[in-house]
Amino acid sequence: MTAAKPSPKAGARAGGRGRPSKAKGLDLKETILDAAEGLFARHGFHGVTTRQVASEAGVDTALIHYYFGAKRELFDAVFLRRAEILNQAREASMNAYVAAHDPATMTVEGVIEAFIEPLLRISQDGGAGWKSYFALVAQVNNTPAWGGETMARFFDPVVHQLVETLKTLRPQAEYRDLYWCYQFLTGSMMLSLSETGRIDSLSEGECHSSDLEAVRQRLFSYCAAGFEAVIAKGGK
Amino acid sequence: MTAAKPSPKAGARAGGRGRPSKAKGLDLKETILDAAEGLFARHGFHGVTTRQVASEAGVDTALIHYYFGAKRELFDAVFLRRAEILNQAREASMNAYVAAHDPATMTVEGVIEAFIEPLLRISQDGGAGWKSYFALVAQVNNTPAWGGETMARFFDPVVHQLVETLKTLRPQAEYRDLYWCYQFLTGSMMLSLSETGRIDSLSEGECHSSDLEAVRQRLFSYCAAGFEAVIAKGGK
DNA sequence: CCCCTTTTTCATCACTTGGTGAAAAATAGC
DNA sequence: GCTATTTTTCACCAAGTGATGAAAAAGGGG
Repeated sequence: MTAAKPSPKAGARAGGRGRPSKAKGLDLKETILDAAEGLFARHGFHGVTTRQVASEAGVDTALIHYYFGAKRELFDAVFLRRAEILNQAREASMNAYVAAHDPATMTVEGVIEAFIEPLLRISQDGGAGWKSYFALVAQVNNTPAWGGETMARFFDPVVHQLVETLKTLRPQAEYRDLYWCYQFLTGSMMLSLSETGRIDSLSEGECHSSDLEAVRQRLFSYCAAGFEAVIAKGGK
Repeated sequence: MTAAKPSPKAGARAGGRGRPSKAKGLDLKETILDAAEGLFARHGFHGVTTRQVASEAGVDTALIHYYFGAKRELFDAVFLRRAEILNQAREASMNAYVAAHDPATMTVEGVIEAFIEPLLRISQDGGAGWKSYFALVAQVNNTPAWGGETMARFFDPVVHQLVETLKTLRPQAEYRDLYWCYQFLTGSMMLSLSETGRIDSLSEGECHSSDLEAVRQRLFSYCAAGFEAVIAKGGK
């Protein structure tokens, strides 16, 4: 059991006497996270070695442990880095939708769009790092061993916000139905965001998994119609 | 490069002079596949060692290589074993639906049910092995590195059958829309079949991911309504 | 320039990995 | 029992694994 973490003190960054200055180290820290993110997204946690990460980042293996400790802690750091940004964007989007509409003009599709749209936008405008990140989340989402726990830890609050908003919009809906529909939604959404290329070969070039605009044009109405159908059918 | 595979001749099973008899070896082969299936499903390809598989199956490590060759070949054998059964069941189900209805009484929901229902039934009645298998497929489905290629190799034909059937049922629908809707459907379906337990904690006990009856009661109408909405919206 | 701290590199450890070749055991026809 | 074949075990390898401790380099403050 390692008593004291060998990583550097949180406050101090670089240079002498504990004063932050050039923050050169931080650049490397981000470089390592970027490299790890891309590799973990492609090959999963166990499919990547710390040496691969170090090589990709152009640093020594030991530096990874210096900054992040064990390999699993590196993975958590990768996962955490963008999770907070993501949650804030989604929360803001849903709050904005609720604020911009009075209850009468709110629609299920509008709420769902407010829930999903931030992810599509970030994936389209955020660069390769975000693409990798979404692929990583999709993989974790389907990992029985520790996926459920990890997803819950990072993403439960915003999901509850979605469910509660839908519940106020459709008071007669059962929570059971809303949770199941959310599961269907998240399965579709994460598979689309992970851009596996499967639809490209399946459709023989008719569709491209990188075409998130096509996803946007279909996923919102698809999910909304699904929700309404399940709610309408009710308990039975 | 290993010129000749060290695995046993396909025809010969056990005992002397190349005559099959007790087929004791086959039992072990299945035992190894079962062990590998469960472990791969939980931890992924790279998260499992051949020694773990051997230990779980109660055999020597070398025996795995004797029967299956390299680790990756073992994985493919695991994947292939049930894929064929699955495809036959789904094909039969869809053919039966088409045969039992004239075009006027066929519905999108009926076709989708014929496509999904066999998986739900097999998962419910097939035992732990099938549960593991579905979790494994879900994981592969979200694996960018070789997931798309693997899924295409094993499952493309039956998907094309679904798309073509829907196309005859809704001739005005664009193939683009059908393929995207299929992607949404498969994301929902695979996540539900993998039973990650996430919905259990998310819903605070209201739903259980093992409750495939609940999935059955909602997924068909959810997807059918989604399809109809996307088709109705058409190209724009 | 000296001192103190942080960052980076180097060499290495203890252990695990997938995989193999040869010996041993089992199996069955004669 | 003998022989030919298949199945199973055993000992082992070369390469790679995550991780570490100590030395070296870099970076200010005085």
